Amino acid sequence: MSALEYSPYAAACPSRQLLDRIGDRWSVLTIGTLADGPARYSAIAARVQGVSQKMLTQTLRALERDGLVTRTVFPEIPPHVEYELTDRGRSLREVLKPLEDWATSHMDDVAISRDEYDAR
Amino acid sequence: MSALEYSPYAAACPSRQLLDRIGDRWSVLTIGTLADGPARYSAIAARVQGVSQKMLTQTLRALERDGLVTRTVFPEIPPHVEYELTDRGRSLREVLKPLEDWATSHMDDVAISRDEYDAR
DNA sequence: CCGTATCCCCCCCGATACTG
DNA sequence: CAGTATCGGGGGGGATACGG
Repeated sequence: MSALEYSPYAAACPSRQLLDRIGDRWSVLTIGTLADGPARYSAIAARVQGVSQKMLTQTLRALERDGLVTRTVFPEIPPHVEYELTDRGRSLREVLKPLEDWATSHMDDVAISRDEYDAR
Repeated sequence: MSALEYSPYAAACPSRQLLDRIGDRWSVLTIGTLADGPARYSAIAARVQGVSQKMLTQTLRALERDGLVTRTVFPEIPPHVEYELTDRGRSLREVLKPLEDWATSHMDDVAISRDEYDAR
């Protein structure tokens, strides 16, 4: 399968795995947090409300594995770890941001639609 | 909470629920399929490979509930049902398409990064 | 401070069978 | 053709405890 033929509509296509990663709620919010610049683990955790330690670590590892985020450890005590978007991560953020904006700007209308639907 | 204050980073914010909906793999692929125009249930199922009957129906109902998709039943035998994006659905598709394109165009690089990471 | 390890519950989702 | 209903397995993810 050549690069031009990647199609997330195909079940076995690796690009679908990528869509899954992107679709993960914590990934989107984590990348969004890092959009403002490098951040420490605890700072990310504070921003992304509701994420558990386990899930945040898991998400960061996955993003690092995909080359979207770098992890820098400062050999200090207490430990100091910083995460930062790579160029690739920033390019992804550029397409994710409009999505985030869409969600916040259409939330009211969607809520109304839901109420109407449920009233039927 | 006013519209301007919606933030998906807040755990209880409804916009996060919307992000979850958007993040769902089947939602993205279903909306993508309908981007070409109205389609019948069976046509969508054929395009979105690997989706089960249950999940497709569930996804379409959710999209309809959110006012992103319309469902039109033609009273014929055998039954004929068409799904179509609403204006809102099309506006969402506009921000989803770049995401889909990003996934296919960066898949090769991501795959390489994963191999390198796993080799460590 | 930044994790890893373990347990365990919930619920998502696929498989299957049935219907208008 | 386009669903609905039901059952059951698997894994995502929370809670907790512990380590460097």
